[in-house]
Amino acid sequence: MNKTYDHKTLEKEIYVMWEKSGAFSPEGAKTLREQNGLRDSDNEFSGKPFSVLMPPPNANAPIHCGHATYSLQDILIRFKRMQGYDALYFPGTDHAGFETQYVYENKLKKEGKSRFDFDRETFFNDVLSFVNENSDIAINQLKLLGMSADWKRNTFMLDKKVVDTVYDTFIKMYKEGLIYREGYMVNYSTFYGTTFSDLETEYKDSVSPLYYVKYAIGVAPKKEGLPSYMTVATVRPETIYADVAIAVNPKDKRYKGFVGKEVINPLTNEKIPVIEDEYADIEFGTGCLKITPGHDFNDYKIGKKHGLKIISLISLDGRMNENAGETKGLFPAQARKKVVEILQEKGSIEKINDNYENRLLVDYKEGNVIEPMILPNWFINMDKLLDPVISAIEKNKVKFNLPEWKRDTLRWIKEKKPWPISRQTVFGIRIPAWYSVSENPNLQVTFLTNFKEYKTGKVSDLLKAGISLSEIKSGLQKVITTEDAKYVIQKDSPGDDFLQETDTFDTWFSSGQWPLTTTGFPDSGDFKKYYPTDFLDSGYDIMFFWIARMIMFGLYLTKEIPFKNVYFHGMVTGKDGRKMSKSKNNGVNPVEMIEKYGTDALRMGLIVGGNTEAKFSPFDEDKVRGYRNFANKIWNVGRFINQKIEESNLNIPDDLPDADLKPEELEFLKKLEILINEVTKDLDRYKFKLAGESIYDFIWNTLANDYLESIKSRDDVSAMFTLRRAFLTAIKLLHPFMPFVTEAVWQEIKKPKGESNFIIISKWPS
RNA sequence: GGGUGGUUAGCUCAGCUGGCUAGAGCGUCGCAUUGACAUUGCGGAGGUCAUAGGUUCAAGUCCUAUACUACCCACCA
Repeated sequence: MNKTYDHKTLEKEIYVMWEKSGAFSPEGAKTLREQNGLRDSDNEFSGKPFSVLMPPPNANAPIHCGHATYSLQDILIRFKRMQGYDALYFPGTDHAGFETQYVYENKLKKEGKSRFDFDRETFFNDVLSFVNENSDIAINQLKLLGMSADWKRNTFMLDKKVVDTVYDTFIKMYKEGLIYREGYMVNYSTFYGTTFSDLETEYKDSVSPLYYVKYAIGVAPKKEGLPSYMTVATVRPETIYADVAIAVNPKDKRYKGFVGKEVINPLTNEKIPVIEDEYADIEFGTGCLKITPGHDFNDYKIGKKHGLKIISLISLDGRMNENAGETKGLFPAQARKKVVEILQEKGSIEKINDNYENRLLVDYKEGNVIEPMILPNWFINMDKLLDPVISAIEKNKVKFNLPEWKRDTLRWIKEKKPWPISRQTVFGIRIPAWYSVSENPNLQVTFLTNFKEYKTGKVSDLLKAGISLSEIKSGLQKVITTEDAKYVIQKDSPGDDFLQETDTFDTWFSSGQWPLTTTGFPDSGDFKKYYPTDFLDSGYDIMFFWIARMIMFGLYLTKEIPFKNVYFHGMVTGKDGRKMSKSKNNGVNPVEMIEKYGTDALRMGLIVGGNTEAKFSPFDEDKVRGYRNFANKIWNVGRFINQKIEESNLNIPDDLPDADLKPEELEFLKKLEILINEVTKDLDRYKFKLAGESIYDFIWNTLANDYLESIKSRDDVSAMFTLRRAFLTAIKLLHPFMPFVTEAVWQEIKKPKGESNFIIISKWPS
């Protein structure tokens, strides 16, 4: 044995050894136990299933510190495997539709290309092969982390079994009337050409000019002395083209005489009504609010309430459309300038406040502006689907590790918002809806002609112009439908006359069914044995996106909650307690930490050094270094035992009766027994940190500093017997936390009969 | 505006069902040893547990309020 523990070589060798041994699958572990003479009949947990789902990381990206918390899942799996359970850790990776497409498009950009140069099928396949080329990145790094997942059971989010299940679920929901299609105001990013969910948008502080625009009164009010116009404050004058009303608060005495009258839209010269609505804030601006239902969420609500017309100004490519008068074809920012010029010429601008602080709606990803727009979208009516979820959570059928998680989850679910599930990305699972071209002559298609020309237009016009449907189909990029389009829902094309919906599913629609697809719903052996799973660990930031929806799908399709326990780990932050980010320069790359200190040290640093159960868990490299030293300590205790036995030529018996042991040895073993109970109990209630701390303290202080030091000069059998027994037991307890060094030492020490050759499948002490 | 967490040693944090003479790692100071391990050992300094009330035989732990701080949700035309 080397003087110091060499994590760099040994960790790699050991992982390969485990994989070869088959220990990661329950079947392989069973065989291995038998080969090692461990009888399952001795074990109360033998044959019982215990399963954990791995939250799928993106297939094509390196892991970050958040993924390193997967160690928790591995700790539990290793613990249960040693206890004798058929422990199964289901791994998988996500296609991460939007993220992946984004990365790939950036790559194209460097080559001077964009996704608009390709028909969607070609583009999809290009992205897919890009993913395939890189798909091992995440998996290999998870292996570096020591994950004892059964990789032969790996699932990829675009595997046929996943897509089939996703389609089956969608069709079932459709048949049961849970799916509907509706024009809906969505967060549309003209930059990405896709919609974002409410959860994927945020507000960004900004300073924008606030324009005070005068709207002339159409019919003069009866009272004398009233002004001949109303003034409205707005940061988006370009949307005046789509104004359909002016709202004032019913309590606002200033405008009593105006309600019910009409004003002139200063850009379109059309007459629009003055209405009353509580939403208009008397205090803000002039108290007059322009209502633009086509491009503002609140205005949309007010418009619906008052039965107002909805006018769209912006087309999907982000340019102003034919309703936008003189600004047609411009981007909104350009249109704003032009509109301001026009209004100034007309004398319609009363004043401009250049230092107005407002907040812009932007996407969470790059912070680009989001346009609220009306688009036909696919929805799930969540009303009835969420009732069983609420009741299951309220009745504690699924347990959360902390009560506040339960409260937060419930609060969100109870809003029961409809779920818009269509996304305008290419890389994803395409919605199985089909539009008949002959029945929907107004379908707008975008495609590449046989001569690779980018073309867009009404399908009926195109056909009349002599373009064949097959040409459209083979070059198809996008189908935009009207709200009343007729469609058929089924897996395969109903016939030559049909075009498939080009929208894809929200990734959470497929990952929400992850517990079903990984285990092989509805009839595989794994599904029958391992579903519902036992433990689900996740970051709390995706509890709405993911956890709530998995419970929903589980209850809907199987009447069972897909997991018995939900464990939310806190966010791993920099040592300064702030979210890791490049700009703050407080990020940590787990792979670098592994190189430097070893996987064992990293795992301990995160799980025991930090606290995964708190909302935030600061990552401290000093702690990782401390645990690297601990690994070395363990290695050297093993070395000591080996050397001592060899030097003194001792023949250590497999067992010794208590009567042959000295009182201090019995006392020491008594402490060990207490430790076993404590650790087992703590792991069973997911107190990973407490368990890890106890083992650390026992090995370093009680075992090494106290007991080992006290027997250093002795070379009798009972002292060494006791030390070896305690040490082997202690490293078994530690194995789930620090799998590599414990296995490495285990391999080096001569063990008593009845112990297996691998610590990974050794029997958990009791 | 609504909500949630945090506030304990210089730093990062434990302290789970009240029993604490308040702990750990790192840092710091002193000493020792090349003897399994310098990725070491021994020893020391360092805290009125944010503040103010309350419950209790007993409060870091439970309750109330306040302050500071972080985050989440909603949202300002």
